Amino acid sequence: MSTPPARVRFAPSPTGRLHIGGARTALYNYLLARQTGGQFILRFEDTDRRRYQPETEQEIIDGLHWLGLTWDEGPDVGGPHAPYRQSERKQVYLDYAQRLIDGGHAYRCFCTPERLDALREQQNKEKLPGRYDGLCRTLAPETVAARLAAGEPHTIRFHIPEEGTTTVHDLLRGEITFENRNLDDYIIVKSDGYALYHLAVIVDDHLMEITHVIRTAEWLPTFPLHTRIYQAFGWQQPVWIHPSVFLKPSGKGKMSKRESAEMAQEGQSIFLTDLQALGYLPEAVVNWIALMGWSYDDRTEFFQMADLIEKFSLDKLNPSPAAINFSKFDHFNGLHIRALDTDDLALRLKPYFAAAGLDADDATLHSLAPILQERLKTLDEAPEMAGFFFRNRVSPSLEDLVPKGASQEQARSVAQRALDILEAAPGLDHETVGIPLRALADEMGLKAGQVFGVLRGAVTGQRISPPLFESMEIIGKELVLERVRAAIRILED
RNA sequence: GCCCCAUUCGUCUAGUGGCCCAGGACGUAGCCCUCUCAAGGCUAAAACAGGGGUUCGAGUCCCCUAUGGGGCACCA
Repeated sequence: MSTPPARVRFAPSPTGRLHIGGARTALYNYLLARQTGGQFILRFEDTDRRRYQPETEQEIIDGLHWLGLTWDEGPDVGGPHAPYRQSERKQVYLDYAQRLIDGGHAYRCFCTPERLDALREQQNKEKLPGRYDGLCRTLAPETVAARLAAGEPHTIRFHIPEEGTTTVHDLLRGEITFENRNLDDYIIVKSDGYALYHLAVIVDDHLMEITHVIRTAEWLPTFPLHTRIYQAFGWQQPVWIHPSVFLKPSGKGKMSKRESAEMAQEGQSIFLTDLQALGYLPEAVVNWIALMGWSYDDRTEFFQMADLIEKFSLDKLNPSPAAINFSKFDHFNGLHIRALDTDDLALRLKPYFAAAGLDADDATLHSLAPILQERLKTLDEAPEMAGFFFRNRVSPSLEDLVPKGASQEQARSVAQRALDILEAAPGLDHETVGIPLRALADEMGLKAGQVFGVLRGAVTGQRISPPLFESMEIIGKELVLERVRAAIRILED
């Protein structure tokens, strides 16, 4: 496809942590930029100084980097349209607001918050739609000048005609027409002099030559305002694309703060930094969120970033809301763990062992990676599954050592005779010790699984473990024998 | 309450008027493989919200209803 280069942006407001919803929006924008050879821009929409949380800026940057996204222009890397932080562009918006006033598209409003609250309350009581009543719209120019000179606080409102309709166009949804009487004279500059999103986003997108805006459907209600502002300036609109929002797993509504907290209790989260700690691969996150709202065909589901850049297409975006499905996420994580080079897996596993207080050496980690690879659902499971490789001793309980259907005395006898076999054998592989151990099982009237079970408990201290012989080889003969002897002592009690 | 959007298996989705008694994936159940646990293979149950049109023919187009979602701030 020979699409012209797209200039797109991800424009989060640093008022909260980066979650999968924002990440997906960023991803789609990024994919479009990379696919078309265009530019991806990061811009912070931080005009709300009350809700501003400076630390979330870094979290957003780190989270996007973790996913593998890079940008060509942004607050941290600069660019030809700097600054990329809206709080530093205050005067730009003011200048453009003045242009709207001069053109008759906007006006100064001296109504106090108290008056507006009262108005809203009144309208509420009368079951009328809550809208500005237009009091300041018709103020005489001299009056405005006088109140301005007196330093009276005021906002700037964008004027929407009372009559007629406003039609907007979204790539996924086609034309949407709104009755102007259902629209409001929105405030575009606050009394503190900062622009609101509605003005800032349009001025910036225009100045930064944005060609496509991919943002979630929560912006649909103010879409006509945005289109009207473009028209008032006489600017060409970008291509608008509004994918739907993510719904919580039950499908009932958006994720709330409280529910996010509850989710964390169950080892799940929608926040990127949490997902990293929980042992999810960024590759899996990307694959998972890409497919909530976009699809390629009727069977391909496994995607690496490079595939997505190649295959992504706007017309396969889905306009309906998607419920978050964590079990599918786990599935993708497993697939991507298995797709890793074992060296890479070993490298990525190391911090999780460290976090569990285990000093995992590289050599062991490397031999371990292949047998862990097909068992891990998340990386953070590794210490629990394979911690016994990095401990000097293990402490199996009696239940771990005595397999189902066997007595403690049988288990002790198995352990003793297995010890003899292990001591005599030249190696620890399936050939050299597996065959004699199976023979032992036959001789004692036990199943091979029961014999292996005794050894598994002795060597790993667990009832469930990676394959026994591979594990023993990694642990080494000396330590294996030591652990079997320790098990015999436990079984003798 | 008002405005807007959406509606295919429990969930994510394929489907752009005949190829669909609706395909894939996750999850679930069963079987196979197997030293436990996984991974893998096979099989099964499981959906076009309802009603009207348009058409020779509708999951696909239109209308209504219902349901779900989003929005109604000097937040973004």
